[in-house]
Amino acid sequence: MTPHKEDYLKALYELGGSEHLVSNKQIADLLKIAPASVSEMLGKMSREGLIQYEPYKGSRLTQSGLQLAISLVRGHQLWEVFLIRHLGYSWSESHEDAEMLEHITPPRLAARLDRFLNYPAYCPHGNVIPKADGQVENAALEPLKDLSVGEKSKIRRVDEERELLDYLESLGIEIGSPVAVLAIAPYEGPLTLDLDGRNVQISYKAACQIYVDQIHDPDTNNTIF
Amino acid sequence: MTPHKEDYLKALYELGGSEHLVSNKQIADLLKIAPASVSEMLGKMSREGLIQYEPYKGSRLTQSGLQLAISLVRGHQLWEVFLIRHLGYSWSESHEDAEMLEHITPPRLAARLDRFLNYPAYCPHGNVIPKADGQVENAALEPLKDLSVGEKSKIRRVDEERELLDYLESLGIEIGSPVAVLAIAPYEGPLTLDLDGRNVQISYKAACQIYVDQIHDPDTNNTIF
DNA sequence: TTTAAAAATTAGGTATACCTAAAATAGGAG
DNA sequence: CTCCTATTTTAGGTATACCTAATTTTTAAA
Repeated sequence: MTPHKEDYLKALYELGGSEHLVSNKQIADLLKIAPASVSEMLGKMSREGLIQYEPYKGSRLTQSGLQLAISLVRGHQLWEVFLIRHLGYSWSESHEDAEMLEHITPPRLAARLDRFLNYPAYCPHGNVIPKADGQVENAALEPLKDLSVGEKSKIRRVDEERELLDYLESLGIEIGSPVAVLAIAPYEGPLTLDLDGRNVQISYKAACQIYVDQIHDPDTNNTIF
Repeated sequence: MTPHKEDYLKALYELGGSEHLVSNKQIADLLKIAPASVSEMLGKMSREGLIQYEPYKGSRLTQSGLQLAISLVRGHQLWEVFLIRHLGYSWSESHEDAEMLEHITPPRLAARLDRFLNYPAYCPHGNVIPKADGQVENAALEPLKDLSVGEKSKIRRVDEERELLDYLESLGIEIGSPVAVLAIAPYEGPLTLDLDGRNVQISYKAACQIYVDQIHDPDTNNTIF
């Protein structure tokens, strides 16, 4: 395992490679690497049994590749909790440094860090932290942009991207905050929110990368739509 | 900076490259790399201004190389303190994992870790932890093997080598323990110690890698010898 | 169903960092 | 001061992981 291959595994995992085929282009875009290099690396990883690779179609994680990807994510999230809780990091800073630390976090270290942090269930950005055995249970969430005006919910997760994180932190948006949409401007215009009593405007783009509890129909208890 | 170059910098530092020329062979032996590869890498590092390289003679750290080496050592020691104090690592385990963590510890992270740990002066093995500005003040120590029978001292530092650390930990040897030599068997035989009241035998080899306070002549206050 | 655009692969090239084997240099013993 | 051994360097080769440019395959539109 090299840090490079680990990056490919994580990319594949984040692009849904545990469930369906992922195109080379998606990986190339995410990792900012030339498509030719991706083909080459995927061929190698396929020979190593980390992925299932169908040339010209795409690739998906094998069982062993998935295990590795999950343990990387686990390391990443645990470090984020540590950096924010104990070292005073910001959202974006913690993501940056965890991106490096995850590559040198063998299971022993992850296990001890997990215990030290008292087995956190979520990372500071709201992602579920996989357990040591690779178990992940994801809550059903929907993007804030899909909330209708007037609906109340709670902020549960935000995408881990440096610029977004800095933007959200500057707006004082936090995981767990109660939120309601007061207005949605047309043509991908900004959303006006009631954020725990405060009046806040956020861009449409940000509203696509913030996730909230799904609203349930109180009568049927089924998801609306 | 690559982890590889960082290893060379650290090796050079540990071999005294901040004070005098270090031979390629010493570096090759320490890093377990072929001498030819060392020549090649040192050439490159010299061109980058990290070291002063005199072909066939040896090399020493430049000011900038020394700074980098010291910040690596600083990261290493800080992580050791964290791993032992908060994650329940053993002496040898902490050294192992710190060896990897040091390579991804930019000054920002080191500074925050330092604060979290309350600015420790020593690593768990007794090494002085360099300050953020690169300042290091080393106490005058002597190897335990040079203590005469009957002399009393305190254990201050041990070399960071996996096998040694496991051996010493199994013997219950700790930094700060009062120690006196009860007997020294001839021909590099074992030493019998009074270790804080307990009777302990250690190998001569180990006694070369354990360092204690220098004993001073009470009249002149000068170092004996 | 042909065709054009998009995506993927292959071919050929770069840089890093290692290796072994052969040649060059240095330093101490006689 | 020469010679022998240590050490060091050079030469040539490997593997990783990236690149660009050219070719092939796929997909979707006319």
